[in-house]
Amino acid sequence: MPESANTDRRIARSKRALRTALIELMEERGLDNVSVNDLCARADLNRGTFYNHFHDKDDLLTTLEDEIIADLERIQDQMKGLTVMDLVRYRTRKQPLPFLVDLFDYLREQGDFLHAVTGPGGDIRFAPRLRDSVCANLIQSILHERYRENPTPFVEYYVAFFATAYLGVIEHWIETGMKESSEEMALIAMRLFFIKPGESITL
Amino acid sequence: MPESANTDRRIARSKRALRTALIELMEERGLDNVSVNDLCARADLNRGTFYNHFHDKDDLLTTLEDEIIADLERIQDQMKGLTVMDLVRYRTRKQPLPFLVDLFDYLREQGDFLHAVTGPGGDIRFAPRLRDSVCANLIQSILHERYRENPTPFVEYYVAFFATAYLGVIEHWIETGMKESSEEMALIAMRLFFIKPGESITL
DNA sequence: ACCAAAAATCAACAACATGTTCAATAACTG
DNA sequence: CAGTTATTGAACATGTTGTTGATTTTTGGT
Repeated sequence: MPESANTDRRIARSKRALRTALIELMEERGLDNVSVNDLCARADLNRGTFYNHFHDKDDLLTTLEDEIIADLERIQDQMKGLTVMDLVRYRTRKQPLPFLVDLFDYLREQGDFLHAVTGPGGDIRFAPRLRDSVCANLIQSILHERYRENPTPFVEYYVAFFATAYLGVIEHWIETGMKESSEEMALIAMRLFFIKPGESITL
Repeated sequence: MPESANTDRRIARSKRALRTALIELMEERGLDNVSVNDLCARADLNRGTFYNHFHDKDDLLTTLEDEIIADLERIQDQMKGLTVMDLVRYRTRKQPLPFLVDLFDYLREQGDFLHAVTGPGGDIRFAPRLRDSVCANLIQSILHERYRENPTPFVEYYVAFFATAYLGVIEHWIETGMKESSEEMALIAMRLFFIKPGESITL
């Protein structure tokens, strides 16, 4: 399998049109005010064509989501073996972690879909997947070995706290139009790693 | 207005039935696989009765959400004037902040609705409202006066980071069945206030 | 206990969405 | 170019939506 199983141009064109139609309509009306009819009208496709490729609206949506999650898992692999000490080294030199730059680069690449799917007209199931995919691994590296084995109730909340925190950073970046560069975001993420709420910000 | 404008028992009963029907069906099928028909069947009401009180499914949902947010704003008022020093004082005595206990008490009171609305079959618009209502104020108190005035880009991400972090704690508590008591949760929330990711947990 | 007011019920309605099928047409691959 | 395959357009039964009108039941106040 050299490239995707869909070598036919017509299929790729239809799926691409449905992708952008879904994004546009999610932004305009919200996911559950979008019908298969609407999607096909916007994509300029016959309704039968939709059902040729997807079972229903949710099938289209989750297919797109699955692609993103799969890509992210692939990027995550770069992070295997990263230690807190590495992070400290990069941080003191004010160098962004390459892995984080790649991550934000990819998120920007998918910016239009991510903005729609995490926004108020989006899909509630996606953000937890994004969190678990991106942030859970990250926190696992952070977490001291001691606590990784036998999680006390508090450790669970500790993980939820920081995993969701980084999800919030990503979502805020997406929501506000991704103004910062990937390098800037990497540095922000690294900087937040060394801060606690109960002390004033060190600039 | 001594009590709610709906003094009529029939109205209260209908709305109560629709509330629980909505919660049940959100858990079972997810919000957008629930029709007004389903709601009325489950609530054992005529469909006309639904339209007597609500314009559509979303109207019912947002009405319930608005009530919760309004209640939370009221609880938040207790926090006005709380300083970081107060927090330190309570923390060293291992006493839970009364305001936080009240907050978690109220969240438990609404546990069934919150579990449904923040879960995978819920409403994507609710969590941000919960975050802004509960956590934003909290972070504003934390944030040093210096940064409250002229927010640099980093301060924005700093706020997003911690506000979303506390949202994650609340959501994890709700999702896992609210096993911890309100006092325990208050202590966990306070403890997280003095931790940063880049250091091992102090038990 | 009664009565007037108000809510719930039942039936019917047009407009639209759904998922499927079919024959006909168009576009693509090798 | 020829065979394959996707797209189109039309039709279908089924279900949802929001509204309306007439009828029955429940309620709150006197």
